[in-house]
Amino acid sequence: MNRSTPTPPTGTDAGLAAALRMAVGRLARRLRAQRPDSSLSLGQGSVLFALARHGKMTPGALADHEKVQPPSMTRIIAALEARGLVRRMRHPDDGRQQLVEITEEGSRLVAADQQRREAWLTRRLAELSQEDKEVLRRATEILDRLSQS
Amino acid sequence: MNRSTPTPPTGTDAGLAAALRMAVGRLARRLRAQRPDSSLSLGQGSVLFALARHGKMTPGALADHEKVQPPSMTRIIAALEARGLVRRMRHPDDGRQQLVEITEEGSRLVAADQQRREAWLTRRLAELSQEDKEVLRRATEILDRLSQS
DNA sequence: ATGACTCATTACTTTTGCTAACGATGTCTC
DNA sequence: GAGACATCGTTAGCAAAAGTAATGAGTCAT
Repeated sequence: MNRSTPTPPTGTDAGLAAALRMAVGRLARRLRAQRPDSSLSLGQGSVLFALARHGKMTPGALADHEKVQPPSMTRIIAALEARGLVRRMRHPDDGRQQLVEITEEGSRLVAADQQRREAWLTRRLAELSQEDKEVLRRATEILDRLSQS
Repeated sequence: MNRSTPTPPTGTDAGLAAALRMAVGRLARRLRAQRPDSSLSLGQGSVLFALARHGKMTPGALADHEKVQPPSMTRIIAALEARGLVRRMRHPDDGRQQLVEITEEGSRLVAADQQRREAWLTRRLAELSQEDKEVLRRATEILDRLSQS
């Protein structure tokens, strides 16, 4: 029953919450450590990826999407813009807002960096059974839902 | 308010890796924000919980277990010790090492704090279907395995 | 007994997020 | 239309958490 891995009692919602929280924290740290120097931070990558997927978005929408406060998003966008990966435009209808758009170079980086950035995790995933990966695929959706709620 | 759910293409290992990485990052941020002031940090809680489960451990083993560098673990242990939740002992066989042990008060806090600490996540989990929770239960184990490998 | 290695710690830096306050723009009411 | 109010993004200042490099104490093989 008890492996070397920490396996809290997941029988109750609270127990599952404890175990999940720790697992998520550890994996987040691990992923951060795995990040190559030349690459983007977790937050930057997440935003760039969102832009690649969803097209233009306002900073506010991005902040909402990423569950960070607007000032944090300002910083992330500024970093991306400084590297030429993202471009700002005035919102056509509302002068207060802006639209952030991924640049050509940003798109290339997303594509090229994808493999490098997720290399470690991808390798790990490749070692899993098809069944385990299916569990993670479904869990990812659930986790996203949790974060949004 | 919430736009389209961020659902990267999870068909490939790399796509799943990207989606999982972002989901984990977001949830980690969300959990961090949800933490009450009077309580332990994520790292502290995780360490205390590990000690409650595994008994005495050396700082190095804890750092390894938590995927943190030794100095970070030193800080976490110091914080826990300052609050009387943890006690240090000399290693019987090796003077370089120490053994960290949870105190009575630490154990009490683990038990009492558990519910408060995971309150938000527990609430969210309670809203999920039994099937979703089962997915997360299995995913938690897989995530732990990933972090360790 | 000494030189290399290991473990934990200290000192310093980096990363990353937060809150509060501000300026610019839009909206609403009279 | 003009002034009050709200909204959006930014700036400024701060705090938490983790990383790297260097230090000190202890162990072990030769």
